[in-house]
Amino acid sequence: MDQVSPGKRPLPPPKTGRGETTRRKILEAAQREIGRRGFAEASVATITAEAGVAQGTFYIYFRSKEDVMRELVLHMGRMLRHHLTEATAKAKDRLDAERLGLRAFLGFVRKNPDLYKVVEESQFVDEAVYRQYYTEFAKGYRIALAAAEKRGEIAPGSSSVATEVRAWMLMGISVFLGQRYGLWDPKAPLEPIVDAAAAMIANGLAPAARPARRK
Amino acid sequence: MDQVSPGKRPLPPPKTGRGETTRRKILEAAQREIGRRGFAEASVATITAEAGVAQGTFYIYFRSKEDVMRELVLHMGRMLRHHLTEATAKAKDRLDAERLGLRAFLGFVRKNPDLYKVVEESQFVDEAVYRQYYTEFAKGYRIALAAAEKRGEIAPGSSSVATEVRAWMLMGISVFLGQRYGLWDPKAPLEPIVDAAAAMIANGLAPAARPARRK
DNA sequence: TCCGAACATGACACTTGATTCATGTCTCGG
DNA sequence: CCGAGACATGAATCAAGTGTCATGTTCGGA
Repeated sequence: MDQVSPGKRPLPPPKTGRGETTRRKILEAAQREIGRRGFAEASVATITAEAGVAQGTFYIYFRSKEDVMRELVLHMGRMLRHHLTEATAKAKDRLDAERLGLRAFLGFVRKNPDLYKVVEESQFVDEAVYRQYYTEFAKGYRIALAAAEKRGEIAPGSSSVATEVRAWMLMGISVFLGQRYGLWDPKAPLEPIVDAAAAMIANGLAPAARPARRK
Repeated sequence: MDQVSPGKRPLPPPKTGRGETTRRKILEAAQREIGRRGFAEASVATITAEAGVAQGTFYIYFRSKEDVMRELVLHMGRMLRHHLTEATAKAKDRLDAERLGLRAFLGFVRKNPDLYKVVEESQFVDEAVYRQYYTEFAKGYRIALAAAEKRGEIAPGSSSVATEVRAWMLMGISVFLGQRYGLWDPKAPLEPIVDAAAAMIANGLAPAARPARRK
């Protein structure tokens, strides 16, 4: 059940060490070029120049510019998932995980702005891969939230759609804060931002005539 | 203090009724074409064909494809602002306004998917106009939230950055739900979605050992 | 009704960049 | 250390689309 059409399947991987090195150089150059100049501006010529190889070499490893984008989106997915898993590993509960995850996400965006922008732009280059990226994240999120509901760590959702909605809301929050404070204002101290966000995630906007959450 | 550089300032507006009609036809065609096919695919040729005018006519009213994008982003800003103002006019308080605004936003996206997509893609065509779009929205949002804090309708932010963070979070929520349920799943009933979202905005994720909010 | 300005046309000159390919060079298992 | 496959080159090919312009047509005020 391979969902990927043959034209979009990646080219076979290199068979020698040299090949792998070259492929990686191109991928890294593409990440920088596309991330900084945008997909339209980043030509195969500038990418290969940046990578220090000839233009034709590009087509040994990739069918097209879009091909590298797909690859980079998958790469970001793996990286980010790993990063978040590590960051939230020792969270005490789901609310704690939300805070740690958000902080880690903002840190990730600041450290990899190019890659992050590539993923956002992928929406307009190959929507399928972009959707898949977020749909998969949403799925994991939904599962984690549902488990936390069951454990009583967060308020139970009124329905299964409610849990899905929450997952997308939380992703939207991360993405927007990532854009605003990760990309556009990369020097602002993260703590107050994460504090404010975590507080709202935990308690919403309603006024506070309520007991503090128990540990 | 005009921030717009001369190359980006729009061409002078048409002076006759005929001109205005033609300009509008091109703008509408561009909205559809760019929204559906994306900026790269939508050529001036396809836009003018769709509008039913000659290619050269395009350049009477716009300097370039990017020029129309800028215009469309501003247009969306005005439309949406108007739509939201109307929708939230008789909100009882800020939380009510959030719910009404979100519902209105999702409705707007479903009714204008092309325009909405154009705005999102503008990020990669003219980042300045995209930033301005969201920064302006954030400003209005911040002001509304601060006022509501003062009125005691929502929990006071711990700092001025907290209010700003909340504004961006709420925008992120709208944008992501707009994408997921406005664009990708345009038939799903909105009520349960808006309910779930409004509940989380009002009360966050924390478990419910708390008094119900008073009217 | 008439005239200058405004608007419309569409062919085309020009730029740009993606992709191919014929010709080498390297790598590595045997 | 040899040869076949793997990899690398970059000039040439090819496709597309932008923006221009010389030539009409329409508008609207006087």
